[in-house]
Amino acid sequence: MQTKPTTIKEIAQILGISVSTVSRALHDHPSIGLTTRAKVKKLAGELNYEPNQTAIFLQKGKTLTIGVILPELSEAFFSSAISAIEDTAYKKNYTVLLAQSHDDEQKEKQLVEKMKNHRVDGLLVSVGKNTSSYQHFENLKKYNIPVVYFDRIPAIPNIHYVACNMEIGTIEAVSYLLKKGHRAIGMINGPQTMVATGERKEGYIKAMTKNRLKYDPSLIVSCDLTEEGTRKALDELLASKRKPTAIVTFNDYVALFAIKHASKLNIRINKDLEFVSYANLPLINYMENIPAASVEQFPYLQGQKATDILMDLLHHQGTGGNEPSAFYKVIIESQLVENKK
Amino acid sequence: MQTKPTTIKEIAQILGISVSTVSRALHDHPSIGLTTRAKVKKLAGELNYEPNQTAIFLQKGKTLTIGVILPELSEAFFSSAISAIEDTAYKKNYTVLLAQSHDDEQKEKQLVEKMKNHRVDGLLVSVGKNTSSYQHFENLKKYNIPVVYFDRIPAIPNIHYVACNMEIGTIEAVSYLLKKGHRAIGMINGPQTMVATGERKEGYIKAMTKNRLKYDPSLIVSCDLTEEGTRKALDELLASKRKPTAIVTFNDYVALFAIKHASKLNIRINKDLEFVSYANLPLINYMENIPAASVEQFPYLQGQKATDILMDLLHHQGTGGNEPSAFYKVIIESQLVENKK
DNA sequence: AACTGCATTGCAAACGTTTGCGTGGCTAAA
DNA sequence: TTTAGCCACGCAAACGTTTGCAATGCAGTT
Repeated sequence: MQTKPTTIKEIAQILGISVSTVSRALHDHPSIGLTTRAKVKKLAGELNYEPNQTAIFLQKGKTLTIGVILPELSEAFFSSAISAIEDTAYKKNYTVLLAQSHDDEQKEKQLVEKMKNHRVDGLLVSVGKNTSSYQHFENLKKYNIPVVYFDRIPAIPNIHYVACNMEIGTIEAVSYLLKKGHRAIGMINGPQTMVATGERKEGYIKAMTKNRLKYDPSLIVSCDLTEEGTRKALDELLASKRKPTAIVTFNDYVALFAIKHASKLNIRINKDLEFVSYANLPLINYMENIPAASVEQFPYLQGQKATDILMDLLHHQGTGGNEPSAFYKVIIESQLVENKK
Repeated sequence: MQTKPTTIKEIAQILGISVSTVSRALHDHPSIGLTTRAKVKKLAGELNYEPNQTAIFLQKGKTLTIGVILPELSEAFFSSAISAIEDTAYKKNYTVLLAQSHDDEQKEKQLVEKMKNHRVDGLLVSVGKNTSSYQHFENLKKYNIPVVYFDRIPAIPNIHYVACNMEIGTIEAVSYLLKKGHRAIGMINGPQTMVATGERKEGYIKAMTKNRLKYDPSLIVSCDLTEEGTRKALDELLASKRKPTAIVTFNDYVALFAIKHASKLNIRINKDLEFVSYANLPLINYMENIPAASVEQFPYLQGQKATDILMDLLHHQGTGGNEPSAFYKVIIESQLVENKK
């Protein structure tokens, strides 16, 4: 029962020819006669021969495998991205080695080592929240293992990345609300430490100045993204002198927390108080009370682009360019989409 | 810049000793003197030596890698499962090779081949909806590659699997509603073709007979799981002679579609009409109108158990047992959880 | 008849490791 | 002084494949 996989060697022995001939025959090497080529292929088919990739990997120094390290597989954003990555890699005949860091820098480092040992050809990374040093990734450069960062990218020069800029989307979001007649627009933003928080704030301010309205700092409150924190933030906004008639929330979780809370306060969603959020949950289609519009961050697209870049890097390396111009920096512009209900 | 990774051979050369000695030294083989052992380790550290796994794989015939094939990575259920799989595998020092079939039998077959070529030590599979033959999986037995199926399991004998039985959960769900005083309990079930549909129906009937109530077939309607289909199903139920005061829905999507529709009909959710569903979305905490209770299917636990089983198989193989008793058949009982609001 | 050239094929090294077995030197027992 | 025994290490094969180069045979050319 325990059949060992057929090897090239066995085929050679049966046919009374050398392994090199078999190898070449299977690869349609021109220097092999058609008759032997046919014989070899026939027998290979009968014996159900499948090349042993591990041997090929060793021989070629390439594994046709890319590593993916991201914080949390079960997050909707990342599961969508990994889905894209797998799809894209598959098309190019690459396989995906997967690992999650759980936002733990230590584990992230270990994973990088593991990926290196597995001799992945390249790496796709979305860095953890708490990661402060990127040396473990940068070390890979020495081994000629290209790294492409996506979504959560480190703030260091000379890297390849694809990310989504929240500023444009935010401008669109605020403009959308302004066009609808809102003048007091609140924002429940994230923690000050996150770049994403800054981008949102910038977008907000730009949208206001662009429309010649003055920016009221008290209308932007930050929160810790928890339900409790969101409630407090909303209360704070509602208690402000200029009570907002619309609110931009940091993400869908915050939006839903806020909507839930507002409902309890007998505020009519999107009538008394209009919501716009940043899409990170696929649930919009299933609910009654949802933000009127969402800023889309295109996780699938990000995963796809990042993989494309990595593929490109893998097929054109050797040029060994290290000049800054040789680095891919793809920014996907976030985009406001109105939610149909 | 393009540093080649250090090899055992280089270490041997520098130290003027043989590769075998280096190899053994690094593995703390007792037959190596402490002084050489120390020297080797020191130099290995300095040169940042990392073993080349592909070489080890080839040598050992084991890859410390498990393949995972599932239908759709971006589905919440599966992304939760894969998260568990990765976590569990990581603890045992295994790596995860990931692929999605998109419910395409043809692609599924190709993926199995690919996994085989990559010489994964074992495989974790949740089969596609349309998969009719399981030969491509069963073939792996010949190569001594164990396969553990989870969640969506094929109806064939002599396989290892872990799945979640919906019957118990359904009985609990119906009993829960009965206890709350409901007598006319509707069910929006899935397509007749799915096993899951059958399990739900069975549970429903058992719960009724257990409580000495008679089962009214007109209260169970099947739907195609789309929004449109759900609306029709709900309308049908509401138009029935015995208008139900509670409804069990096939899954969260269906539940939310139904709730949305019911809301439009000015039916008060969980008052005029109480809902119970099967959990497959993580959104319950973020919404206002949600089912009163959900039947939990434990995707994380399923992934974990399946991986544990595979690990066990990998470490105790060679016993080569083929007797039915040697097959793991783990049924996780679904369980009703009340949703806090 | 000798030579050139091409079409086929084989040899052997290489990729980086692990591991069974052999071998040298040394210590301690006889 | 011999010998048994152990310690520490080296040799070489093996894992399955690819590939540069050499070798063979044969037809065609001069």
